[in-house]
Amino acid sequence: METIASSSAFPPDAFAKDCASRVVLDRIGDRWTVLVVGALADGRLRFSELRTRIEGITPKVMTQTLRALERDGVLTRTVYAEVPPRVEYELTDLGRDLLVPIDAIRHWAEQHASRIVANREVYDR
Amino acid sequence: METIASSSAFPPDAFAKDCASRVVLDRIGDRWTVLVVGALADGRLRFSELRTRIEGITPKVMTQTLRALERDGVLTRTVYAEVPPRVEYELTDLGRDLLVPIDAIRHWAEQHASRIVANREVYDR
DNA sequence: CCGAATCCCACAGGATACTG
DNA sequence: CAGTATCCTGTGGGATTCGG
Repeated sequence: METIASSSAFPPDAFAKDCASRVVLDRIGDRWTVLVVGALADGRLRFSELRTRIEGITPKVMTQTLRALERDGVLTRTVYAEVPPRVEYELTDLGRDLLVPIDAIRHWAEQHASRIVANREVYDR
Repeated sequence: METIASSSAFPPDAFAKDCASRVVLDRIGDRWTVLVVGALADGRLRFSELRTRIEGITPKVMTQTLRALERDGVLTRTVYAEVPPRVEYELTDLGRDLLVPIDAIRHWAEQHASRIVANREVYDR
């Protein structure tokens, strides 16, 4: 009953090794995707606006993350031929769809952070 | 629900660099947490049962992931003094709570995997 | 202002073998 | 059965500098 690469007859199964959904989980499972997508929740933002909202991210990693998400079709990158240059990023329909579970994760993290930190201190004894 | 890093007047903010919720996102953002927690959705499982459900994970990484989640208070580890040994893992209340957003992520991944793979192929041209 | 280009490295995590 | 114990590699991601 195992599925290989999600042939159309079987439902995709992230527990299966070669299922395509694994690569999607890998993308969400990087340090910044959740924050970048979350930051774009309210609408399009410029590169520098994203950087100020997301504290601690370096420009290089910012670019990497944005390119990866653009590649996946989660957001669009629009360059305006102006001086000084302006580049705006905006979620696609797919991206806004992703926003729902991602917001859920972020809210969960924010709500339970203190409890988890406390749990760790107890455990480390 | 109060946060630790920020004063109680402010809501926890995952976008802020030093907010505790960052560490929680870091934990979710590893390759296996989503799958391990998801696998325990239906109840307690033994080490070997987890390994067969989650294809591709090595015993060492399995142990690492389980210990980290135990430390966070997401699951419990119960050792039975038997021969052969038996160890069972079960979600805590916190873990079952985490299950909700995690399931959402996994379902999203499974639903949109094929589309994202297609997007990538288009982009890589 | 928006990145591209380099350099660098800690460390997650894979492979393999062994043990109480 | 349920893990350790080693060894090793890829790469995510940080710091810094440069360019259009």
